[in-house]
Order: sequence, then C-alpha cells, then structure tokens
Amino acid sequence: MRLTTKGRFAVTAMIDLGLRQSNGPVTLAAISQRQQISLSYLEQLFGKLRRHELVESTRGPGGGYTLARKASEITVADIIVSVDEPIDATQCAGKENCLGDGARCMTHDLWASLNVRMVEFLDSVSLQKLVDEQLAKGLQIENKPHVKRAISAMPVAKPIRINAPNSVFALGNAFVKS
Amino acid sequence: MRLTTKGRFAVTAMIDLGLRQSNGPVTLAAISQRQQISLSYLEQLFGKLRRHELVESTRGPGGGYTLARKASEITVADIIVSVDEPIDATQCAGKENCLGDGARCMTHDLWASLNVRMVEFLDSVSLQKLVDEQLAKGLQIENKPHVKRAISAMPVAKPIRINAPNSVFALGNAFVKS
DNA sequence: ACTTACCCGAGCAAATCACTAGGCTTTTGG
DNA sequence: CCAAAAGCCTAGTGATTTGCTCGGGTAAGT
Repeated sequence: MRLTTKGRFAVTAMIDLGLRQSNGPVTLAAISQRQQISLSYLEQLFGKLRRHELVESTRGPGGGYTLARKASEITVADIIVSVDEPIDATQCAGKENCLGDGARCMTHDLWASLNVRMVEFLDSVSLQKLVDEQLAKGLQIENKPHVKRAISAMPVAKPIRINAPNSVFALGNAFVKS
Repeated sequence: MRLTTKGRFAVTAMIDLGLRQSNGPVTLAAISQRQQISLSYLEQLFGKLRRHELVESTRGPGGGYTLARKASEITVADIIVSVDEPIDATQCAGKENCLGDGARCMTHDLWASLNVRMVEFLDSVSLQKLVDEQLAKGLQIENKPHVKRAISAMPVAKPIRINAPNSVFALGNAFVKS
C-alpha cells in the first residue's frame, strides 16, 4: 500500500463522480475541468478503476463514467489499491521463508501487520462518507446543460505544467488563461 | 505524509535499534547486517533521524546510535515524517485561498482531513509497541561479543543490487556469498 | 598511531510521477 | 449516413525519487 498524490487524484476524481452521477454519466472532460487534473492522466486512472470494476463506462456522446457500485460500498482503500497496483509478490510474498533464512525475517511480519492496519483504516472510509462531507460543506452541484453545449469559441483554460509529483498538498497543476 | 519503502526501512531499523540499545550503542554496520539494508543508505536515514532528534550518536569504537527518547515516546509517524521530509508548503499550504479561487478547492479540505486521520493513526503506534510485538514473537537477542570481534577473514556476504524501489514487501536487496 | 565508527557530499541507474501526443473505436444527434 | 462526442490505448518525456555506491572526511577509544 503506497500513498502518493496519484491515489489522491483518483480519490478526488471519484468524489467528483460520486457527487454528480445522479443525472447520468459524468465525462472525464468535466472532471478534468472541475478538479484541474489533466484529461489523459484521468483516462489512465479511470482505465485502472474500470479494470478493477469500481466504475463503468458508456461510450459515445452523452456517455461518461458511472460508479459500478453504490458509493457506500466503495472505500478509499479500494481506490488507492486500484491505481497504485502494488506488486505484492516481489520478494518473500506469501510464505515465511524470506531469503531462505527462516526466522530472521522480522520485516515481513512487521510490515504485514502494519500494512493490514493501514488498509483497515482506509477501508473504513467509504466514498459515500467523503461525498456526504462535501455536501455538508455546502457544495452546490450545477445542473447539466443537457447537450446544449457551450459556444466552442469560449476561452479555454490551458494547463501549465508544474512538476511537483510528490508535494503533499499540491493540486496537480495551476491554470492560466490561454 | 507519503508512505513508501523508505519509511519502512527507517521503521525497521529503529525497531532493531529499540530491541538492542539496552546494552550500549548499536552500530549501523550491525543493523545493516541484520536487516540487510545497505550501510550508506542507513547512514543517510540516520542522519535525518538524528537531525530530527529521534536518535543520538556516539562516535569512535564502541559507539553507535541510541534512541534520543524512550521508545514509548517515539511514534511511527515521527519516524516516517523524519525521513520523508514532506514539503508541506508547496501550494495552497496553510490558508484556504487555493489558486485564488476561493470556495472551489474541494481537494484541500478533503486531503487535509484525511491526512490528519492518517497521521493520527500512525501517531498512535509507538516504537515500544512494535518492539514489544517482536519480543512477543519470540525473538531472542544475542549478547554483544564485547569488542572481541570475529575473524576478519570470515566470508562476508556481498550485496547484489536489486532495484525495485517501491515493491511493497521487498526487503531491499538479496545477498549472495562472495 | 591505528582502528572504529559516525559524518558528508557527489553521483548513478532504475523507477515513478504527472503529463503530452496521437491515434483508435464506439455511439449518438442531426 | 456521418461527423462529432466520448471512451480507449500505447508510446513517450522531463523531473523527481529511490536505493545505493564511492570516496573521502572527522571524532574517539585502546
């Protein structure tokens, strides 16, 4: 179980999805604009989320993503594990014969138990809980314009790249007007 | 608060130190052998741990590292924060005016609270607790040979480099006989 | 002195992060 | 029917991090 901004991006996007999926599929383009995450990066993250069956996709116009289960049945741990893909089976994976040395492997047991506690904690926080928290904070959701899309000549915000991959509270990037 | 193998290495080494510091300072060379972490890497980690005043050092023969406080007063969060050095103040650090947009910043509040809960959890696990867990698992600590050191011509295990920095349960490297 | 042990900095390959680019397929509205 | 909307996929990229090596210090004990 790693814990980086990658997982945070995924959780943020999933909250956005949970908040807005009530009136039909939500497009990545919309999430990208609202949460200021690059579209292609979102595509990669949602590819993983889909393969882990946390979201479902519908293609074509009017399409987008929907939660594959109820928000109350998706946990933060589910999301983070999906996008971070821990390669659990690198060394000393399941059994206890680490390095063929037997009792020596203190690290294995230690991290196994600490890891379990970490997952338990993140598993205790459901997506629904986080969505409710946002609603409680007085977030209003704008209605869908229902395909009557905006003028295409609207000035679009273009992302400028800020490369601070592991900054703890970084929002990913800043935006400037084109 | 990041969570990578770097922090795990540090915690592992600190447990080793907590287990053995009762009869004098513990050398990094000994921890390196027991926990199979490269000596120079340990030096870097303990440099940070010392600067964060979690350990104290004594130089010269018979020297090594000791815990700067009681093991019960050192938490896992202390250790991880020490070696991972989160640059909290990257963007939208303390105040709420993220990107000058005001109410938009959903991400900030969300991760602030989730981060607090993470730290609270890791802060609730003391080093003493982890040390006791190891002792309960029936780990016996060999007495110090008291400077009567082993024959220098002993076949030394040489590390072979396995570069898998983020494997979840990786032990850092494997060893082969020279 | 000589060794032991901590200290420090430069550097390095591999991996990861956040992202861009560019193309592909499926579906819908006109 | 057909262009646009949307998801899907792969390959690449610069910056950063990870774990580590090398090579030299400096302080302290015997």
